[in-house]
Amino acid sequence: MNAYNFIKDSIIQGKYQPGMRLTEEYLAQELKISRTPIREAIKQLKTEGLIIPLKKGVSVRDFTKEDIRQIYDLRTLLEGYSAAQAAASRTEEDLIKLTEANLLYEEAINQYVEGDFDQIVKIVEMNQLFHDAIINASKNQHIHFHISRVVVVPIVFRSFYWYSKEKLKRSLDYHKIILQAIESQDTERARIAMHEHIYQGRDQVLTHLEDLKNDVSYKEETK
Amino acid sequence: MNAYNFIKDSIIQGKYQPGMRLTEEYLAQELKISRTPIREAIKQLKTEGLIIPLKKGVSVRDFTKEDIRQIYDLRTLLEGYSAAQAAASRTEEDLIKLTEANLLYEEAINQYVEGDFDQIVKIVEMNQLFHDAIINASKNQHIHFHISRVVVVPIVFRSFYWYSKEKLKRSLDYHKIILQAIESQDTERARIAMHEHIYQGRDQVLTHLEDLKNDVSYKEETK
DNA sequence: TATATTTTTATTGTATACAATCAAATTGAG
DNA sequence: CTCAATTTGATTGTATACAATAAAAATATA
Repeated sequence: MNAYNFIKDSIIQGKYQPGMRLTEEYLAQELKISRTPIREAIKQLKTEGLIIPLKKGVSVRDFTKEDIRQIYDLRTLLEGYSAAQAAASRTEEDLIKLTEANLLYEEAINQYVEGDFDQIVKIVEMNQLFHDAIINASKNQHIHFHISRVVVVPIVFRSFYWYSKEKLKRSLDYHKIILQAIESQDTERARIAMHEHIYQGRDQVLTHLEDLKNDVSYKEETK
Repeated sequence: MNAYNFIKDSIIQGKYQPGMRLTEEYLAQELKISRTPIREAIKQLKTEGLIIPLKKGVSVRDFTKEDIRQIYDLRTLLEGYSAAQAAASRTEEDLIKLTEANLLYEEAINQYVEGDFDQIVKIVEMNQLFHDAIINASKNQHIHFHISRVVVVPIVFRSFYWYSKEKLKRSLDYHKIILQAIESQDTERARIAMHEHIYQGRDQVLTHLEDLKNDVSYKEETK
């Protein structure tokens, strides 16, 4: 794994906590490589908005409640559009891929027992696979670029910890509704179902944001 | 001016033509600096999608007609949303800034005589100032990040060459309609006017894309 | 003691050397 | 002559040394 992916994953999974200062030297030692590749990774993460520049060094971005709201508003807009376009332009092959992705998502949810970190990683991955398949079916390559930058937010990943199995199943139900709408080429149904699906995700994050910020592992490493 | 801005401007203004291969060595000599800062700039431009990686080196991205369509669809979506939000949340201060920006745009257009490169740069700048003021009034910081990546496309810049004074004035008229809608907090009027404004820009680009690709200066440098 | 000034230290910015890798040219075998 | 193997050359990837700069600490001055 390269420096960029290592640092990014560490941020997303919460190993490097929001507000934590990162220096090139520190990361170089951590990965046992020189500063050069570290600097590149930092530059990229800065461009993506996952870390923010300090006077010297950078710090892991801390997303506020307002940030979450704004990001989810955007995500709703983009993914809603994406779902509508997918409904309009989907091929038979797209449908097969969407169905497959959703089956994998279902499987991952069924195998989940509360607190299993690796399985959460899997669920997040499979969820993303489904959303990516929709973007793909929408036939707009550029939208993928933007959604991926809206979605990759540490708090979103960590929010999956707080999902009950029931809530995960409801999320799966929405995937099925969206898939159905795309299959029957009902663009507005697809858009609205996606809107609702994303907003339910947002509510989940907002509800547990306080819990997240009071999380022990969170506080200990940032002070 | 740093390496990043130099290369970016060169691409946007057409000095480095679509498809042109860029090597670190070449750019280092061009800017009379070492490869290190060049590498950073390239990484960033790659992340932004303005250049695409080759097996060795990179090349300036060539946007197809389909790219333009997709990008403008996205831009319409984002800026339409932005205008609607601005209409909902604008303050008196926002209105003052919007009015000022539009006056500067009007001024720049009035002073324009066909083919004046520096004045085109000015017009593009002032146009952007107005659009930025809307995003600002929308109170969603994150949307700026995305729109700036949708808008910064070399062809958009170069398309201004083909604007007649008449078309520029029509563009200004739309700014005024949008401003009026934002002032009277008419969210849907603001959104629709922005949609129309952006799509007229798209049509302008698409109409002259062929001319652009047949441009002498374009062909000579890319072969 | 409080504040301005200097010195020290930590950290990033840049240049450069060398290693790794990929593409093109060259050579050799059938 | 054609195609595969090898060599050569161009280019990027990485490490590292040193310069520039900003923050922190120490010192001096009121």
